[in-house]
Parts: sequence; structure tokens; C-alpha cells
Amino acid sequence: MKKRAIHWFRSDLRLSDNTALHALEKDLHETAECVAVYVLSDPDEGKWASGAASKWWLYHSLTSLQEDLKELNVPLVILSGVASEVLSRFAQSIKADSLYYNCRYEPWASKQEQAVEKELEKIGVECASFHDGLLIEPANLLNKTGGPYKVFTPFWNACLAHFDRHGIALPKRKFGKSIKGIKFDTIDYSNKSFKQDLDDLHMIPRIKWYEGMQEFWQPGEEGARKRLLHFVNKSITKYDTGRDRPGDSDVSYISPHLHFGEISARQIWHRALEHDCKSARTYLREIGWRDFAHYLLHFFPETPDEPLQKTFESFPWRTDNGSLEKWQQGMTGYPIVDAGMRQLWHLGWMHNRVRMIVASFLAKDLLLPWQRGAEWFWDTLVDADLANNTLGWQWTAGCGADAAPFFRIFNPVLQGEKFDPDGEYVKTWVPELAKLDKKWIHKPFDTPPLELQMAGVVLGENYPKPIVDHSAARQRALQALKSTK
DNA sequence: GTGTCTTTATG
DNA sequence: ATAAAGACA
Repeated sequence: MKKRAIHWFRSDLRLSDNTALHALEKDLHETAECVAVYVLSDPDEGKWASGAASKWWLYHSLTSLQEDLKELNVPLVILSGVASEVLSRFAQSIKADSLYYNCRYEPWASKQEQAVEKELEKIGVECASFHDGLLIEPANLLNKTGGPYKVFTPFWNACLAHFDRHGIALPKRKFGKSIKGIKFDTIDYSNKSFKQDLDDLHMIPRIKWYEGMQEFWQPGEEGARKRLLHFVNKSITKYDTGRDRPGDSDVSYISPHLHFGEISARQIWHRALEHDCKSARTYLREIGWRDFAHYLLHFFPETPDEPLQKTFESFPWRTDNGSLEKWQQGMTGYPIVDAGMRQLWHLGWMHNRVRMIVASFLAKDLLLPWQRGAEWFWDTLVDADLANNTLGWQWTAGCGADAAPFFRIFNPVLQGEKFDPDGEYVKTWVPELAKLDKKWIHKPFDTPPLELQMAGVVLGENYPKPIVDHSAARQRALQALKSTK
């Protein structure tokens, strides 16, 4: 009897080194068939359904995947709705016997997986789930007292010890190489009512704010592979110091590819270690932060909304929509902050050093709830990832997993001068300041009038005056912290 | 108990 | 030079 298996693509939009997909391939007999499906499951994801920039990426990533699968004669069927319902209907209508998928680690995803398994069991479809997206499975790693780690370095040391003992699986080749004679002509998809056309799902906005993104990114597995190769060949040996300079391009730009699973963490691990240098290990440590973020989200599923440290529940955050908007628009009057926010709008991406600076500015200088910042990032980042976004924002707000003994308040001027010493980054994204000397470019509000005039800058007219005084704002933030103790 | 760690800032 | 704290082995 013919077997028909479904691979349910989720955040694993690639054909190489895909754990569930390779398990499916292995289980297929020569006469068996396989079908791929993606479910746009906004109802399951609720508040954390993909934002606008992520949807743009997803559309192109799925298009790319569809083309790659076409070469193997495997259709990628797009469904939309509650996953347990649409997958159940789909499996029934094509008479599938099994469903393969890789796990996700978001709180909504575990519920989704349970619901899918329950519905499919009812109709006799066997489900097979796999761990695939992380270097380490969260449940496999606890500290000596049996609890989850809350500090990165001990976590990462324990990971490295684990990798030493068990290794990290070598990446598997591309799916489909070993399957002969697959034919899919027994199902006519053209008249199936459940089938959605990718173009009917409103993933591409009507207003073309994505042109900058389109120029810079190539969503999909091939784009991911190219990015990584370019980084490993050009920049990885400089990463140790280069990663902190947002004006240069010595970072990997791999985050959106990694979020959508167009490349696996294992592939990155092995590729990076072809250069066994300090810089490569620093880079892999950053990949470790990604694992740590997912690990924390697994053990603390309420953290996208609530602070990890309970004392912060009484923190006196302000409400100030005017300031929030100025921050979003990149009109705070602090050049490094504004440059970051404008880069985000243009590319759907921001350099990580600058993410910390703008986040510190929102939470500490403006005293606005970190959740407001996280929501803006969620909508505008192409790499928006619930685990990474949550960890990042909580870390900067001071209520998350950070081992520092002090209340971290970034000084936007010092950060700019330290990490963008020539002002290249600011000049790129805040062109109205491009003629300012690097001595002044991070602090136009302290620049002598003559210098401003020569650079054609009129504060309050073509570049904003600062919306807060950093020194005063810093004192206010320290007072706010004190009030919670 | 002791040592280590921690993407900072101000004076 | 000094501020300030807790997790972890």
C-alpha cells in the first residue's frame, strides 16, 4: 500500500540539514509520496503573529522554497488558519498517513503542536516531531541544583561541555538526493478548496516601504548560504572587534535567515569552525546567545510580556506617546539612536550594538516600558524572533538575565564615539548631519554654533533638539529603580 | 566559603 | 579608581 507523508514546514524553510525532512526521506519507500505544506497560522500565534517586515520576508522565503521543491517534484501547499484544523482537513483530503515536523519553542507553538497531534490522532495520521532549530534542546540542560540557568556564561560553558561529550551533528546533504521516481500526479491540487495562493494572503503591503529591504536581502536558502559564506570568507577573523562597529559590515547578517530556518545553527557552527580562531569562537558565542534566548523562553514562557525579575513589576514606567513616536521615527536628537531607528526602518534590521543603544534609550532615558520597544521591533524587524527579542529587551531594560552588578544605562554620546568613531554609521543613516566633523557628530547639541552653521545644521529645524537631557534622564532612571527596592 | 563573571558609567 | 549583586561551580 502506498504511503503518503506530509512535511509541515515551520521555522525550517530549507532543504539541507533539516532533521524532520531527512527523517521523512529515510522512511519513504520507493513507491511512497511526500507533500510539503506551510500553514500561515496567525490565529495560533495571536499577539505574536509575524509583523509586517517578517511577513514580507516570509513571502519571499516561501516563494524560494517553493521553487527549490519544484525541482524535486514536491509541491509546497500553502494553508492558512488554525493549524490543527487545516492540517487535519488537508491530511484527510489527500489521505496522508503521517506528518513530520520540527519543534518550535515559542509558548504558542507548544500549544499548537499539542492541538495538531490531538486532531491528527483522531483521523489516524501518525505525527513525528523532531528537535532541529537549536544547538541544544532546552530540557537537556540544567544547572547543578536542577534548575534552568539564568546567567549566560555558566549556560554556555555547560553547553560547550555537552558539545564536547556528544558533539554537534554534521550537517546533512540536501533533501531529495536519494529519492527516485517520486510522482505527485495522483493529486490534483488545482481544484482543492483549502489551497491558498501565496499571493492571496496579503503578505506584501500595498505601500512599498520594503524597497530598501528588497535591495539588501535575499530571503531563502540560497541567500542564507551566500551570506554565511561571504561572512566566513571576509569578516569572521575580524569579528572579535569588528562586530561592535556598526559603520563597518563585519557582522554576519544571518539573523533573519536563521530565524526562518533557511540555514541551521549546526551548519553555521561547522562552517565557522573551519576558521579555528578566537574570532570564530566569539561568533559562535553569539549563536549561543540565540540558544540561551530560546532556552529562557522555554522555561519562562511568560517573559514576552512580564519581567523575568519580579521586582520590576512595580517599576514606574511612563506613558508618553509623543516620545515613543519620536523614537520610532528616529527623531530623538541623539544621532546614534536616530541612525539606528532609521536603519531599522530602511533595512528591517539593525546592528546589534545599536539595538542595545536604542533600547537603553527607550527604557532608561525615556523611561518607557520595554514592551513598547519590543512591539515596535516585532513589527519592523525582518529577523523578529520572540525569544531573541524578549531576551534583548529584558536585558537592556535591566529586568532580564544580566549578571552585571550595576543598572546599565548606556550613554548615547559615549557609545557613538566609541563604536562609530568616524561617524560613518551616523552619516549613512542621518544624512542631514553628514557634514559635521567627527568630533561633533555624536553631539550636535553641544556643537559650537559656527560648526553647526558650516555643516548646514539648524537644530530644531533640519535636525531635532534632544527630546531629553541624558544626564537628567539618567538620574531619573536611577531614582525609578530605587523606588522598586 | 571563594573565585569568577558581567556587551557600563562617572568623577 | 569606584559604583553596585547575584548566579554558579
